[in-house]
Parts: sequence; C-alpha cells; structure tokens
Amino acid sequence: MTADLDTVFAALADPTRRQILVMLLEDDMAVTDVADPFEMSLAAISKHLVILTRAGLISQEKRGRVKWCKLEPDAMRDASIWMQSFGQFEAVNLDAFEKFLAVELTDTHSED
Amino acid sequence: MTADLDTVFAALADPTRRQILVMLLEDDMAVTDVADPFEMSLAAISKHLVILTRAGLISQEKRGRVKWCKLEPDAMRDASIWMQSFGQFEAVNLDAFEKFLAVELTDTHSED
DNA sequence: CGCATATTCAACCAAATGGTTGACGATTTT
DNA sequence: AAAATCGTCAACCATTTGGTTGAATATGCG
Repeated sequence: MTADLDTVFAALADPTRRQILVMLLEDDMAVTDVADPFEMSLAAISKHLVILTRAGLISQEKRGRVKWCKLEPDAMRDASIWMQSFGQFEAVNLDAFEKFLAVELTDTHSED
Repeated sequence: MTADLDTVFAALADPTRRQILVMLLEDDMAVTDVADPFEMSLAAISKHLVILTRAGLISQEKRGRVKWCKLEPDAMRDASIWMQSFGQFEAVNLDAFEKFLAVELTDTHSED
C-alpha cells in the first residue's frame, strides 16, 4: 500500500535501488537476474529488494522457487506530487519531453 | 549546483527537512526562525540546513548576524523528472525512454 | 533420493545519520 | 564596554544503513 514519503524517498536515495527500478521498467525479473549486473552479493540485493518492497515501489511474487519482482510505479505518485508542488521546474524540460513523446507515440503507440 | 539524485532524495527522506522546505515556500527565513517550530536543538536544525544546502534545495546567505535560507526548487528538477518517468509512460517504448532519461540527466549533471 | 538452484536468514562489521550538549566567534544592542 | 543574539563547531552517543559471509530453507530436476 501507499508507503509514506520517508520510506519512498529513502528507498530512492540509493543508486543501486534506482538502477533496479530502471531495470524493472523493461520487464519483471527474478531476484537472481536482478542481482546479476551488480558487483555485490545476492544477499545484499535481496535486502535492497526488501527496502523497495516496503516502500511499495516493487512487489514480489514467488512462483516455484523463483521470486519475481515487479515494478509498482504508482508508489511514486505521492512523492512525485509532493515535489511538483514546489514549482514549475519541470516546465524547463517539457519541450524535450514533448518531442520525445511525439516521436514515441507515432512510432509505437498503435493505440491502447 | 545540480546535486546528484542520491543527495537530493536522501535530503528529502527526512520529515524535518521536508517540513523546512514547505515552510520556505512561504518566504525566506532566518535559521533561528526555521528552528522555532521544531522540538530539537538549533544545532540539529543547522545540520539539516547544511544537508539541504548541499543538496541544492536551499541556499543560505548571511546578512549581518542573520543567515537567511531561501528555497531553491529547481534542485528538485532532475529527481522529479526521474520519478515522473515511471508513472506516466507505461505505453511508451521504454528503451527509448531510458535513453532519453540518460541524456537528460547527464546533460543537467554537467551544469555543476 | 540426492543434488543443484533460488532466496533468505543470522551474525557481524564499518560508516553514516540524527540527535545532544557546551564552547566559541561574529554581530548587534544597550 | 558589556551583554545579548545568531549560528556553527566539536565531541559524543545511539541507531540505522549497506555491505559481508556462512548456514538454512525451499523448490526443481536427473
């Protein structure tokens, strides 16, 4: 469920955890595969995944002996809104964003 | 002065610091006045202000014996963009999006 | 069954975090 | 000049964080 801002921001403050989240943009992943690109123990990654789970940023589902990790981007919503309340800083990038989106949508967005 | 995402997210992970930022939305404030509503020592608040300053989220300017704290919401820009990327673009080609993100962040990074 | 694979647990460690107190330098006020 | 105010510094403390290793627990496979 919706974790508090403390938990979400703290979870996002670690580069390993942010990288994991980016990896999960691509697809759901097993814990072992999440750990693969990192030069640290599986146990360490397992702990990071617990922190991400407690923050609500991912969910984990065990199927067989494999535990699958799934991104839960909605957990960022409150934090994102909180930050946006501070100003129009995102307008600076709106141009780039819109260009990106325009290209992407004509390319891949058949519809949905 | 763009601090990295680690620093910004870590700064935002503390409720006292977030409350300080909200207070500064209203107006610039002296350190003593920032500390006033909190039930902790002035020294503790002073440390929090250092952390916010290093994250670029505030700036401090000394005039006379008073040090004024000013909100710098632009420091949230990279973090905000990073987060928004997770919420709003499920329908979009994610490979391309990651590249876009990478470019955006390294771009603004080099402004330091 | 017996072994390999997937993941967590437990104990441990160093470093960082968030707080305290008291002293101190700088500035303003009386 | 003396006193009060503003803010930081230094030393200290307890807790948390992010990592390690080795053992333990499931589960799947030959």
